[in-house]
Amino acid sequence: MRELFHPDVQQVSLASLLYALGDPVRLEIAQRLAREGEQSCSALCCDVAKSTLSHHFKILREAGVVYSRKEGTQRINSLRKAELDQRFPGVMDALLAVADN
Amino acid sequence: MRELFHPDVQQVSLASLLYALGDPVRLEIAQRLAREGEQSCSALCCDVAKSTLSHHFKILREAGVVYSRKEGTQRINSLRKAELDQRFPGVMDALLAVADN
DNA sequence: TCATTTGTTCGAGATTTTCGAAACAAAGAA
DNA sequence: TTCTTTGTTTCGAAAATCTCGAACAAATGA
Repeated sequence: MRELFHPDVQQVSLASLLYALGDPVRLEIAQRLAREGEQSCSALCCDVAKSTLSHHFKILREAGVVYSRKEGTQRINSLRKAELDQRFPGVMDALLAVADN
Repeated sequence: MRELFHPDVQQVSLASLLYALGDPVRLEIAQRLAREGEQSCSALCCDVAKSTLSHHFKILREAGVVYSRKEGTQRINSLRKAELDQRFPGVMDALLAVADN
């Protein structure tokens, strides 16, 4: 597994962030990372195909939402909360507070 | 011009809201309605085709972001701020505060 | 070395988005 | 009534996205 691309959050637009979170699967991933802390892709597995999940993670990474580091055969994902808070003050807190319908 | 459909904001999901705002044109429309108050579609006109703009408004309406009322030959659009605030406390305020890059 | 686990990448089909152009609808003005 | 304005809807085509299975890559374990 190659190292993956992670953009500088400072260069991510608000529209990109909202686009990434504007999908039920991706929003749930972000919520769970916030609540349950970092974890592997498989632990977050929803009812979508493996390749689809990987695709969602790619979009989340490219929007600066998620950081993925290698660990053995796994990839551990975490929310880039502190950086997002600096770039978009209050946004993630508001979204996460509201997230549980 | 027919009357248009406006959903009950209580039935809109957070993912739908973020999806609607996760487009540069639609995000800008929401920002301008918040800052400048209600206005017609033509006043908000960006550099997109008329039909595309109409399409964006439809998505914003169906996500509960915008209310459009008839007034003569025009349609006056406004942010459903109070209802959004009730449904998603703090979210719109955070987004609008951050919106100007 | 060989098999397993965990994800990524590729390829293809289905859906969605975007656009311009044209047709249409409703209200106002000439 | 006829013309103008404003915006919606439909059409067709190009571009982007979503989803899945299959193939691939890297690390671990037997």
